[in-house]
Amino acid sequence: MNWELHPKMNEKLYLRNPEQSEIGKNMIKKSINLIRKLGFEAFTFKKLAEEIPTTEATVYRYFENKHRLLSYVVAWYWHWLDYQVMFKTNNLKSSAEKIKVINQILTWQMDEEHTVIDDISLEDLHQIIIYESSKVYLTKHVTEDNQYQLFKPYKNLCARISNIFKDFNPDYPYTRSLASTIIEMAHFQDFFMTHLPALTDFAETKSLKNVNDFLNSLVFSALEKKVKATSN
Amino acid sequence: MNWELHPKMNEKLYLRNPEQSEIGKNMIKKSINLIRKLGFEAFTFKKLAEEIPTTEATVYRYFENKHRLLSYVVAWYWHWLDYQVMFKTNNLKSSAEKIKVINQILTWQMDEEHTVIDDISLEDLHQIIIYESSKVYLTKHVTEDNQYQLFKPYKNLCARISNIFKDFNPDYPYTRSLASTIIEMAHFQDFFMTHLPALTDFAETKSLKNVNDFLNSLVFSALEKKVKATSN
DNA sequence: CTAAATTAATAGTATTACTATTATAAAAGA
DNA sequence: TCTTTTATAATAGTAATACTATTAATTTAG
Repeated sequence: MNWELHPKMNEKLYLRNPEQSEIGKNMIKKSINLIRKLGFEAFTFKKLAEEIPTTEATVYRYFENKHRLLSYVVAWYWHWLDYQVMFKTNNLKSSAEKIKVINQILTWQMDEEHTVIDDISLEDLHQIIIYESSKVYLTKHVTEDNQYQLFKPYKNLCARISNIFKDFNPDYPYTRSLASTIIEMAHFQDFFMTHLPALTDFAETKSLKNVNDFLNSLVFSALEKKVKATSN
Repeated sequence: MNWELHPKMNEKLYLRNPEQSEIGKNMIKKSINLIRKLGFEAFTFKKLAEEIPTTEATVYRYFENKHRLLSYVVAWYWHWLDYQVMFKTNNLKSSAEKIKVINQILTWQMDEEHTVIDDISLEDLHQIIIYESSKVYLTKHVTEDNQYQLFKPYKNLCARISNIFKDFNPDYPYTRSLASTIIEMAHFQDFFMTHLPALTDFAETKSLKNVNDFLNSLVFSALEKKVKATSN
């Protein structure tokens, strides 16, 4: 069973829907390659236009500015990740199992079935999320962007994980904050492990398996605290 | 007892030491006001020069670019915070008490003695940390910056907190990652609570007291997991 | 087959980030 | 004291970036 290839993206994210033209689809694909390669700060519409190839003005007809393009790409990822979580936890019986699968997905420990979907490199996209995703909301215009519902896919993912936590322990009062914590930490600990190992305990191995273990330990100890008998 | 007003800042952070001239000190002060007001993206050396007032070129004689200036300001904050943690946990007997004080400091729950130090608005600085601090390392030049030791104050703080965790439970294997997690989450949960409340459990009250409670719960449940009898 | 609408390219402008050079003021040495 | 060196800031730029108004070309519709 495959993913429905074209998630319905929020219309505020673009000026023209990039899914509806060849040049638009290529724009998304090349954006992901280029943001990954240059980093978001050095990424420009001019460089993107050269890659496609087209003109700068054409890119501006699709996206208001490069921040909106990043928001689009990041929203696409959260959409995909939410679907992954939904699909892969769907048939599991215990919430403990579901939580373990979530942490596996977040730390990229799944078998490499995907890698490329809809002509988009998921490896590159994952790296973009690690490096750039928080820049999408850490702005002076968060509130406005939030009113346009640009962060809906992230909220949906957070709510889905939160509900599974609630299943595991209905008395735990911080399920949403714990969900956003593990999502953010899956990416931050990955980044720290690679670039600032002193901020982690994974300096030697530099393996995402360790981040997975850390997240499991964090979540289960938090959720099991006041509950006497639960699975692990 | 006051803080030694001039922390020794890493020399790679500046071209000229802003502490050693009036115009330099004013530059730091006005930078903090302006970055807080405009956000880092809209902040420019030209606007800063107008505020000081001086010329753009003069600002460039002190800092290579605006990212370095942000790095300076953020490093100053970590320095200050590390000192706060050191000073306020120094005389405490139990590590449990120390941890509680750390979470209070991180969530800005201390009595408002400080607010302004060395002519710098700590409130503004705290807000800059919340909005901008991760942008300091989320770049393509992290590794280079790290080689220059630009992140030392953050690492020091993380190491200090980590050691207190280790005191509390010598068997816990993730003290550093737990330390970086609570530092980051103190700021992220604050930001989420204010701007994206769906990602937290603090939508109604919007009080930092809740973030403090969440962090305490997270840390103590993690650290107490395998240890049978410890204080709370 | 023409008119309308869509789409992309051309050719700009304002702003930003940054620098080479010059001017001025302070300090040091004779 | 006076000159020379040094430190510091201002002037006046440039290259690149972000963005837009207008024109040209193509497609679609009646």
